Amino acid sequence: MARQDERPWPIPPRRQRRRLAPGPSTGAPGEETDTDVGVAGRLRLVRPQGRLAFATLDDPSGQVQLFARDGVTADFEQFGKLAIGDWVGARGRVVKTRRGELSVLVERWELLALARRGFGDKWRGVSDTETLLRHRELDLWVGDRTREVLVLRSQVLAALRRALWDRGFLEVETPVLHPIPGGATARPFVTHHRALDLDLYLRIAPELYLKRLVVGGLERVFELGRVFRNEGISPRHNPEFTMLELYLAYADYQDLLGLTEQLVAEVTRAVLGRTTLEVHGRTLDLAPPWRRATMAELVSEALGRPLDVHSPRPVLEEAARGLGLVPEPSWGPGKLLLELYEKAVEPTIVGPLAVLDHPVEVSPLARRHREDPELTERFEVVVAGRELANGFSELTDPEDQRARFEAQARAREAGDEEAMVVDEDYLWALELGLPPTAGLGLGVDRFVMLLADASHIREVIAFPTLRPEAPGA
RNA sequence: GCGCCUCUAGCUCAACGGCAGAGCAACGGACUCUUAAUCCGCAGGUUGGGGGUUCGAAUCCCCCGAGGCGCACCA
Repeated sequence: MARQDERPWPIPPRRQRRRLAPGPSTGAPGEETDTDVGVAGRLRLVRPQGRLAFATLDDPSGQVQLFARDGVTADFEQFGKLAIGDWVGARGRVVKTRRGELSVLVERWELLALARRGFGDKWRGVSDTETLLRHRELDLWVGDRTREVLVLRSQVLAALRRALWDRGFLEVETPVLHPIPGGATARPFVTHHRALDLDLYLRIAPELYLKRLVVGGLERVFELGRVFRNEGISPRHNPEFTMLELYLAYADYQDLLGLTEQLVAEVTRAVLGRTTLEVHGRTLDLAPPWRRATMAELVSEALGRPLDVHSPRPVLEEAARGLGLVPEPSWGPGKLLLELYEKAVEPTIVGPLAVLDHPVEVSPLARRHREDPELTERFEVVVAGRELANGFSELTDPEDQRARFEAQARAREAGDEEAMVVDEDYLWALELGLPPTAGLGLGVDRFVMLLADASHIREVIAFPTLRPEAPGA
């Protein structure tokens, strides 16, 4: 077996690449240096020309030209047969061509991997969206944007973890397979455990398990993980997506909103170096403090008359119809107010804006507001018309929680497939005592979309869910 | 889920009721400073799948499949 330093390409490749970089402005065209370097990467272009050959070697850190010459380059004949997409390792001296291009005059080289499949049109590449989505490895190499966004995503994840570790949060992992789907209102995926002969659900949220950890005495926890919702696919929805949830004992929603502001601004600054964003040509600033307004205030402002959860039902219904909504009999005042907000207010928000005090009817896991039992101590952070995060003072009273679950269960009976189910294990845990706690959920994919100014969620997911290709297609 | 649009060579696209074509890639050849190298040659297809109308269908109609856009649902 060859010793490492006898291989034609550098180990690791990246270190030697940097040694090549300093020269480009200093050397004169035609100059040959004594600097010996090794490079490795994938060929983007090959230009054989008789007893010379040029190839553009590409890797994430840049591009370098390989310059092969008959009599200098080993196996010159074979070098000219290299093709776009082949992986090549090469070693030689740094030179400048007569045209002034910094190059490696190849002495030894090796084919590291053969591209048996074409990489599309030399100039235009592959632009068929379907092919690119189904073969993201091709997309990654052909399109810079794809790679940049995935790098950004990784930086966001790292910055989130760092920010939370710095604040004493413990990262935990809770089950993905749930006997009862809970923690959110959404339709779940169902699967089956053979040995237990038991239906299990892919989690729609880690919330209930995380709060059970707080009951157990872990006062600051977070989980950064995949959740699954059996709903439609759209530019903003993938069936599996990444959510950050964190729980902070001895805190209420106001404290948590402050933390959320810090966290979002800190991560944005870590990744982009600034807190301002361009979204659809508009500039907004994620630096705290964010504007705060209650849902009732926002709805009243938008509709030009005072409305809240205590408004007479017919008044709310009429307002809903006025916006083209079709109120269902099962909707209470809280649901009506939420619908008004989502229709008339949310899409118009540039933000960042913290929407406060959601109706208790639509917040089955949030603590009742200290000033109005029909509301909860809850906030949603909205940026560019989309919800980025959702936080609230947690409901810690097991009696109230049982009543909320039962209300949800009734809605489920009435046909609402997204409504929750009574979770006895969770109630059992609450009966042990959950200290005052505030909890936050943040859609990581949405956050990355915002920072990358991406209009489709699939841009920020390496392998978005697609229907399998039809056999005949 | 619903509506509209798209699907032709490996890739990017023409042909729009009358012999399926081009550029790039591939393959063979020429070329010692190229930058989407250039030049010569050669090959490449159940026109997404199935059915129908027609003397004749890539083209018109129907069904199916996948994708895109919009709406709905949400994070």
